[in-house]
Amino acid sequence: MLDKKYSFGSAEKEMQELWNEKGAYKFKGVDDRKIYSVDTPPPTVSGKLHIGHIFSFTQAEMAVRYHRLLGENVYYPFGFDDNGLPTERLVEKEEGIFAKDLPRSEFIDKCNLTKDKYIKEFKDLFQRVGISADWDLGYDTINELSRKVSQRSFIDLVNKGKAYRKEMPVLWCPCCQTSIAQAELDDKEIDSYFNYINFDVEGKKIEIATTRPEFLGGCVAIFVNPDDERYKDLIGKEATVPLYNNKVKIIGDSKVSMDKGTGIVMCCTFGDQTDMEWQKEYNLPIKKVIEPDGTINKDVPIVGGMNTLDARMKIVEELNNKGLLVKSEKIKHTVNTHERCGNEIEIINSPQWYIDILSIKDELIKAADEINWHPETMKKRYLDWVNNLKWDWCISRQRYFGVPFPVWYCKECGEVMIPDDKDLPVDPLKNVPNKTCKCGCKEFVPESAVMDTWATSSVSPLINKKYGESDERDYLYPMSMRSHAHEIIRTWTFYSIVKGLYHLGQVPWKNLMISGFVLAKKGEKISKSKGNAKMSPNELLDTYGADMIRYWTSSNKLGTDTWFDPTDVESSRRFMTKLWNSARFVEMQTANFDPNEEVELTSIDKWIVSKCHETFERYKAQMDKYEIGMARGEIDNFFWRDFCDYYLEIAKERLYNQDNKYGDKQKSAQKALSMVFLEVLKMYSPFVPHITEKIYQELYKGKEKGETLCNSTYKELPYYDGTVEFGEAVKDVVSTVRKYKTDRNQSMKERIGILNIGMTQENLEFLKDSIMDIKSCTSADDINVSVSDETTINIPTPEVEKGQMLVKETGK
RNA sequence: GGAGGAUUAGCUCAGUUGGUUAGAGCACUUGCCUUACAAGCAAGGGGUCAUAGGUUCGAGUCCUAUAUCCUCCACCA
Repeated sequence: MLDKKYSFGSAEKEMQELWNEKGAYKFKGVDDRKIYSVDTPPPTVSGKLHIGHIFSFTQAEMAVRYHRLLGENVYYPFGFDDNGLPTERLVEKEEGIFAKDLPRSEFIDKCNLTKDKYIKEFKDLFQRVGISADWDLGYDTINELSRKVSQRSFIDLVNKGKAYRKEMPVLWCPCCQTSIAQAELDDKEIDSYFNYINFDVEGKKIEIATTRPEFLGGCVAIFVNPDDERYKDLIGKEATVPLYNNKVKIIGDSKVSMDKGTGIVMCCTFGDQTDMEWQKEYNLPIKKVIEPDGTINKDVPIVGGMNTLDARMKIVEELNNKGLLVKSEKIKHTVNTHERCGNEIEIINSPQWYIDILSIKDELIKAADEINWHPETMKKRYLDWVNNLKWDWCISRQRYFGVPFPVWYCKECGEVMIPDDKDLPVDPLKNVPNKTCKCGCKEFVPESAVMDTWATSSVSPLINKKYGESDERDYLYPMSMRSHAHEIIRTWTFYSIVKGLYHLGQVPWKNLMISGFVLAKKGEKISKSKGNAKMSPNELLDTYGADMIRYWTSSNKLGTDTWFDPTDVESSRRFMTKLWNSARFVEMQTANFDPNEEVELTSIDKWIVSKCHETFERYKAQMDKYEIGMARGEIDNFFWRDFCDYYLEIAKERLYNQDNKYGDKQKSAQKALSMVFLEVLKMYSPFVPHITEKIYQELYKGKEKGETLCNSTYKELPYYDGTVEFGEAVKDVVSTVRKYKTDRNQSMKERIGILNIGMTQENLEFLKDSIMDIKSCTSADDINVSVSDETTINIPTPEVEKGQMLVKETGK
C-alpha cells in the first residue's frame, strides 16, 4: 500500500539501494540489442560541486534513461578528471602550500589523497541525484589505463609526425609556472596606465605610449602604420631607446592601429602576441626580459631581478627623473589571464611539446558535419573556434600531478627516446629506457613535464574503448552520445575531435548533447568563491530530494542558460503530489484487478488509451532530438489534463461500481487505468526515477515482466481510430457543464436535469457504450442525443424564460 | 571589432515548416469540503508578441534597420 504522503527522503534511498541490488545500471556485455554508449564528462576535481553540475549531468542522464527504456543496451561509464592543474591548485589552496616548495613525490601524494576525498564526495552526490551510470565502468584520468592510453595516444602522434617538440614563444603562467594553451586563456579588465615615453629619432622626439614600460629593455623594434601620414617618413630610420640607449629599427606594418595611443608601438620580446608575430615575421632579435617565475631577467639593466610591477614603477620613475616621460594616463584595459589562477599571463621562449592542429583545420571543420549537434546552434561555436586557431596545441605543462610524457632525451645527441608499447605506462623520472640511442649513448635525461589535463580527458572515448589494449572494445567507437555544458566546446569537444581524427580517422560520437549554464543571476556564473551559490547540492537534496530538482532541471531548454532560484524547485512539489495521489487512486481502483485479463474496452477507455499512444509518439519525437524539456511537456499535458482532470473524473463512478451498477464495464476502466498509468510512469521515469520506481514497485511489480521500472521497456499501447476526436467532443461536454455550474456558484455534484448533446454520427456511435459516464460525471438526470456536424451542448435552465438556453457550440 | 542567442501576461518561460481567437506554471479574482489529491478542483481577469519599416492573401514566426541584455570569440602596443 502506498502511504498517504510520499516521503522522498526514505523512498529515494530505498530505490537507489534497490537499483544497486538488482544491478539495474550494469552493462552486461554485448548482445543482440543496439548499444547506446555514453561519453559523459569526467568532472574536474577542483572543489565543491554546485547546482550547475547537477543541471547538466541530469539533463544528459535523462536521455540515457530514455534509451534504456527503449530497450537499448546502455554503456554508461562515469569518469573523473582528477589529474592536472585544477587538482594541484586545489591542493595548494587547501593546504596553503606551493608545489614547487615540496619534493615532487610528496606533492603528488598529497594530490592523490585530496582527489580520492573529492571523488568520493562527487560520486556520493551523483548517486544521490540518481545518475544511472555503471560505476564499475568508471575511470579516472590519472589511473593506469588512462595513463597508458594517453601515452599511447601521444606516441602515435609522434610517430605520425603530429606531435613535436620545439623551442618557441609560448603562453606562460608565471603564477603556476607552466606553459598553457590558447584554450586556457581568460580575460580580465584591469586599471592600468598608458605611459607616454619619448624616443629619439635622429635628434627629434617621438612619443610612444605603452602599458608595459618594464619591457623597455627588451625593445627590439618600433612599428608604425605605413598609411599613417604622421609617421610614414620614420620608416627605415632608427630610434634610440630611452634609458638603454640602444638603437632599434622603425618598421611599417598594417597591424598597427593609428588611433591607439600615439600610433607608434614598441615591440619587445615578448610583450604580447603581436610582438611575437612581429619577431617571427621580421626575424627580430630576441631579448629575454621575463623569466618563468615572472621576474625580470637579471641581465636587464636597471630592473633586472625585480618583479614586473616593481620594475614598471622603477622604469617610470627613471624616465620621469630624466624628463623622458611625457605623461601617464589612467586607463582600463583588458589583459589575458590564466583561467585556473586568474593571474596575468606572459609569453616566454621555451621548449614545449605541441600537437599540430593548425594544418588540419579543414578536416576539423568537415568533422563538424559528421556529428549531430543538440542544439544545432552549438556547432557554430565549434566552427568559430577552429577558424580562429592561432597556436598549435601546447600539451606540455611544467607541473607535477599529470600523465608524464613517455620521453627521454639522449644525453649526448639530444635525440628523443620513446618506450615500447608493452612498457606503458612509464614515468621517465622513475623508469629508464632499456635501449641505446642511435648515437651509441646509453644515458638519458628524462622529460619532467606532464601533459595538459585535456590531453588525457580528450581521449575519454579511447579510454572507454581501451584503445590499443588486447581486449579493445571496438563496439564503443564511435560512441552514441557525449554530453557537456557549452563552455568546454573549445576544449573537450575540440580536442577530442582532434584525437579521434588522428587516431581512428573518425569523429568520436554520433550525438553531442550540449546543455546550458546555471547562472546565479543574469550574467554571473555560479562559483563558490563569489558566494552566490544559494545552497549547496547536498543541502538542496536534503530539502527537495533528487526528483524535484530533476523535474526542475528538465523544464529548462537544452543549451539555454538559466538562473537558479530555489523557489523554482518548490513548484515541482505540486507535480510530485499529483503523481503520488493519482497513483493512490489507481492502486485503490485496481487492487483486485488482474491487468493481464483480456477486456473489451468502452469508447471512453479507448480514447484515453489512444491519447496515451499519441502522447508517447510526440514524447519520443522530442526525446530523439534530445529535447527533454519538450518531451516532458508532452506528458505533463496528457497526464495532468487528459488523464487526471478529465478521464479520472469521467470514469470514477464506473470504477467505484457501487451495487455493481456498471457490471463488467468496471473492468474496462480498470484495464485502461492500469495500462495508461503504467505508461505514464514509464514516460516520467527518466525525469523522476525515484518516485515512479516506488510506485511501480507497489503497483506493478510482478504483474509486469520486469523487476524494476528502470529496466522495463516502453510498451506501445493500441490506437483506436476516431476515439481521440470522440474524446475531445466528450471533454467539450464536460467542460461546458462545469462552466455552467461554476457560473452559478454550484458544486460539481449539483444535479442538472436534462442534458442535450449534439454530435457527429461517428461520435454518437462511440457515445453509445459510454453515455453512463457522461451522465455520472455531469450529474445529469437524463441525456438526449442528436446528430450534429459540430458538438453542441444544451442545458435547459429553469430560471430563464422558455426558449432560452445556455448554448455551447464548438466546431473543432 | 566579429559571431550567436534573447526581448511574448505582474514574474519565469513555451510557441515546430508563416495559417482561425498567442499558450503554460507561479501570482491574482470568484466559486466548489467532489469517497486520489484544499499541497486539490472548476471558472475567470490579464498580452500593441522590444521599436520602426518591409515581404505576404496572411507575420510572434521570414527580411532590413534600431535599442537593451546575455554568451562566445578577437583585439587589448
